[in-house]
Amino acid sequence: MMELTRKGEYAIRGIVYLAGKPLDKVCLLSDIAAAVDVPPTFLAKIFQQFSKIGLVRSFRGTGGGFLLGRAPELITLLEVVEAVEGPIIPNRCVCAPQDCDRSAFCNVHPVWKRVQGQVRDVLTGVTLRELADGNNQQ
Amino acid sequence: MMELTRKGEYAIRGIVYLAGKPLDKVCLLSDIAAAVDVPPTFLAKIFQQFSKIGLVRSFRGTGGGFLLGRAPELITLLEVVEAVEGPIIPNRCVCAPQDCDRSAFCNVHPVWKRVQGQVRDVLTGVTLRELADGNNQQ
DNA sequence: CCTAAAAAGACATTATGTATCCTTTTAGGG
DNA sequence: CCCTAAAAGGATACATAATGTCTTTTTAGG
Repeated sequence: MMELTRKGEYAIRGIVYLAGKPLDKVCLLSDIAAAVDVPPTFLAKIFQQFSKIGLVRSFRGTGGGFLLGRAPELITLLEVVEAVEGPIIPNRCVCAPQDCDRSAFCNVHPVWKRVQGQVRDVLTGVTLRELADGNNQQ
Repeated sequence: MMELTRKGEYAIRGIVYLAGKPLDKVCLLSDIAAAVDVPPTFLAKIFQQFSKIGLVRSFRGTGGGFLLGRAPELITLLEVVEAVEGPIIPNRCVCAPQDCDRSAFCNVHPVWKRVQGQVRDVLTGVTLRELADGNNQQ
């Protein structure tokens, strides 16, 4: 359980690749996809999501492509993951206790809260800078 | 992401209910299902899985039913969750690095390892005793 | 205009989750 | 030795989500 989907995996690969490039280097989606071995059409959807929330910036037309929306040390892995996978929610009751008519007598709830906190803490503690370093083929 | 399935949720409800009963009290599946508001046929499948690994013991025929395989303070939430959801695997590469031809230059791998460890730690730290207490209608 | 490239939307396929039903096995009781 | 109770096991059905692909539209440069 708790498994990252392909989409999440691909998203990380793609944006980490970008983070390994100079901040002002505009990259073609097709190049990124080839470099990180992800279906280009799928990666396109992922980068559209990134673009909407500003994780990357996009330019259309000739000479267009993508670059990172912020410096890689300012983007956490949590942001990347949640951008495509949605929030970290070990159990429904964590985000919508009101929907769970059992929460009044449910001792499990606080456990899932703790799990959520731990996972978020780990992912918040990692930036794209760290992930790109030592991984940088330029 | 990382969401528990219904199956996992139902599994916890069911076995926590058992944990709230006297250790030698044989409970009918139909009673458990009704008490924790889970489809009986579905809960049956779940308890079959529990039974196979000894988390619960089952008795067939008249007077049959289920009881806990061990004292509730000796069963962790991790065991229960993994019994029905499989192992905690934030990413494939965590369990099968050899399958991931990227692991040689993948800095994300150790992060998922850390996530896995944190989640397992939290779930290992909770026993059915604690979950059943204050939850015990006898 | 013409071409390059991303954005947007529709669609297809497969896998997983969420069950239900039916038959078989096991056990107790008369 | 049946008869009934109850779990075990297997097959099936349905819904939802994951994993892509394809086509059209928008935007921008030359």
